[in-house]
Amino acid sequence: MKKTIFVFSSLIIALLVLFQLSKYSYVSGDISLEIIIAIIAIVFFVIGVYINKKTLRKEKLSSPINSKNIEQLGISKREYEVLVQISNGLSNKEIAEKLFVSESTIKTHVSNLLLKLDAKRRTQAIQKAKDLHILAI
Amino acid sequence: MKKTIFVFSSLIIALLVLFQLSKYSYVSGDISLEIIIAIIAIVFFVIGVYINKKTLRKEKLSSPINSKNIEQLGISKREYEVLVQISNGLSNKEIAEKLFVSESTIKTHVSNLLLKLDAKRRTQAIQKAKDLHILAI
DNA sequence: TTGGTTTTGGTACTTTAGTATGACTCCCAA
DNA sequence: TTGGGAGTCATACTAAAGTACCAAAACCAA
Repeated sequence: MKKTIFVFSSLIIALLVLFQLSKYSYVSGDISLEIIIAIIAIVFFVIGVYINKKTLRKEKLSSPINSKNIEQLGISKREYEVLVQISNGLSNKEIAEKLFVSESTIKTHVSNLLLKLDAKRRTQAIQKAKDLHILAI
Repeated sequence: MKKTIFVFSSLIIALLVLFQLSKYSYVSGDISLEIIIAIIAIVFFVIGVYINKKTLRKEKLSSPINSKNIEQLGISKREYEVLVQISNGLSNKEIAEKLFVSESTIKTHVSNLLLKLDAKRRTQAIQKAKDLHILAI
């Protein structure tokens, strides 16, 4: 939010300065109009590139998880938690400790996940889950 | 992104109107000049956004794999091939068939990979490899 | 040609992963 | 209030995965 305000403020100030310059040149005739326009064009071009790069970076960071696919596959809340931990590279034992349940429980969840994702292995499950956008890429 | 462009355009137009209003009280200056400048600004801003989006799309398609990290970790060409197949969710047996070697060979490669990537499991290796940008994310 | 790395492969072993099955509790909607 | 899904856990098993150690080609640069 602060950044946005800063960017907008800078933009407005830049615009102001440019207007003043153009006005000045119009009166005194020192600087040619074409140069002013060229500068304005370049400045706004650069601003466009900059803004675009910023917003794209944000889009990349925010993972677009498709919760519809999770539902459609019938993956429960707990199963999804396990799936996330699998994709983080944890073993069944480690997941069990992290979620405060037994390893047997995790094995059950994993088996169900493999069925629902139509995968033979956990590595394949990771791949399929990412293809379905139900895991952050 | 569309929103950003719209907001900026509106802002610039609003600014222009304000300038015109304030100007009317002082000098009966050139109205069309400022409008032209504003249009140029908007147009070049949009062009900047558009150009940037195009170039970024190209960068995205060519996976930004950091080959330096591969070298620094001492991962050989063959090992890297195996790593790619692991991340695709294949089993050792399947990788062996795909690369026309025995499963023993793949196991050796995998063990070496786990050592070099400082991972305990293949799933963890996938994670670490992606963090190091040596695998397409 | 020599020496080091890569790639390959094997055996023997331990550890995880995954399957199948059954059972118990909890909760929620019909 | 009852049936069903979700979550839990256990046992017993099979299948992969991974480790350790060794060794022989193949390749490549000095």
